Amino acid sequence: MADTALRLLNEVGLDGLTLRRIAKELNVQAPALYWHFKSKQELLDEMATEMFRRMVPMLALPEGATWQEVMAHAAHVVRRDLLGYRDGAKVFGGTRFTDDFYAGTLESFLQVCLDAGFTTRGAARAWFTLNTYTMGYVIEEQSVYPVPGERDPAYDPEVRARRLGDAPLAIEAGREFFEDLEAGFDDGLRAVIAGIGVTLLPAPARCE
Amino acid sequence: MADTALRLLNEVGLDGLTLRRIAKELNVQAPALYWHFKSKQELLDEMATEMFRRMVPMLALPEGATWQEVMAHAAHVVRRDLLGYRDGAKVFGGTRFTDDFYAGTLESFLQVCLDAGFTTRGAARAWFTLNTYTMGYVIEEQSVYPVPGERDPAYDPEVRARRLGDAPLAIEAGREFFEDLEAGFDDGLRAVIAGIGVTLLPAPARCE
DNA sequence: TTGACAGCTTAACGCTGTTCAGTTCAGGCT
DNA sequence: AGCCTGAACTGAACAGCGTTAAGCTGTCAA
Repeated sequence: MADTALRLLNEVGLDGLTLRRIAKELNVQAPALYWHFKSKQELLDEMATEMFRRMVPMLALPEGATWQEVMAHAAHVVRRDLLGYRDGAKVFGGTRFTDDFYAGTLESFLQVCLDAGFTTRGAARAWFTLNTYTMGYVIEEQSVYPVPGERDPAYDPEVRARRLGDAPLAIEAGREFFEDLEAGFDDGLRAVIAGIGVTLLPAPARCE
Repeated sequence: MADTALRLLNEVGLDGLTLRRIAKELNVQAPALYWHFKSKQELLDEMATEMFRRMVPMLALPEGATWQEVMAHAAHVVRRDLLGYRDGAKVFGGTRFTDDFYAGTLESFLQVCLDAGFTTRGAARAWFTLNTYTMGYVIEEQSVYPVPGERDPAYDPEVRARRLGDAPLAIEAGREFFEDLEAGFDDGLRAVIAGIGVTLLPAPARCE
């Protein structure tokens, strides 16, 4: 049922995802959905949970990887999977999970950090910072490309350049922003991970 | 008019912000709003623009500040101002500006970076990464505290701890996440800025 | 005085999430 | 066989949403 809603999301987008449309997909009348969920928000929560549930297997840590590789891998998986759903980041962002299956994944991520020399606090901050960056990036990304491959005309760099007029750096930066979002993500991610190493990893562990 | 809507936003939240409610506030009937905006989305865009417009004066660079200070200052201003509106980050995120007044601000931010030794590309990536992190963080933050000072009960660390059961690190991390969001932001921000210095600033400039 | 136009109202449309009372149907109990 | 229970669903309805269309009012210029 959350599965059906997720499939439908890719066809119609978040705006088009109405209860009646979902019900139709299930050959059912709209009020029937209220037998399974007490509100649309609860259905959206369940959808977000299902999204994450599908990510978990891919988050499995490559044995013997460094903490940097683990973090980079996790961020890449999250971004790729969020991009796999229309408005994925909006659905995901700020929604609470209805389930606790993720505890194990979080636990082993944190354990990797501890083994690498992080404090518990540092590990927690690292996870949060990493996810925060990834989600923020994908939200921006999906508002530029609401449906993969089709850029919202409002973000066309040339149009933007004409509007901005006398601000050469800002114009050039705009091209940089919207041209290669994949590379942009990697650059930012590299910075975030490096920064985590510098500021959240205690010095002794850094110098081994 | 966007002013009125912004004031109202703090009273009723994004869900409660209907055209009829806004119209009432202006002692006017709902369709009258369509004389000024061609859709509700356009009004929301204008609201986001107005939010940013109000930030700009505060973004003015302290003369003689290092690029790290400039970035930290900018991020703090953006976060504080977004938190100043209920659902501020949701309104702001992924909305396009209706105006180009921000070009100047962006231009001088980039210039500071160039003066510090960044490439144009590096400066652009730095700005994007910084803002992406800040927005992602505040979205998460406002979903924990939908109205400032009142935590959504679903995020209570003790409730969470009970649900999570046998995952001590994850439980401890949860406390870390939701307890002091101010400090959490600063920790992440420090990491992001440090990382920008390490990966986006060419080596020669780093060693001066 | 006339006309244009900005700014608004009133009425209505189709759609939304949601509620409620009633229906259908399978399975276990006596 | 008859009865009850509970799960799953239907049909009708409700208040409220964004939005459109047509028409009214006042102000200012020619």
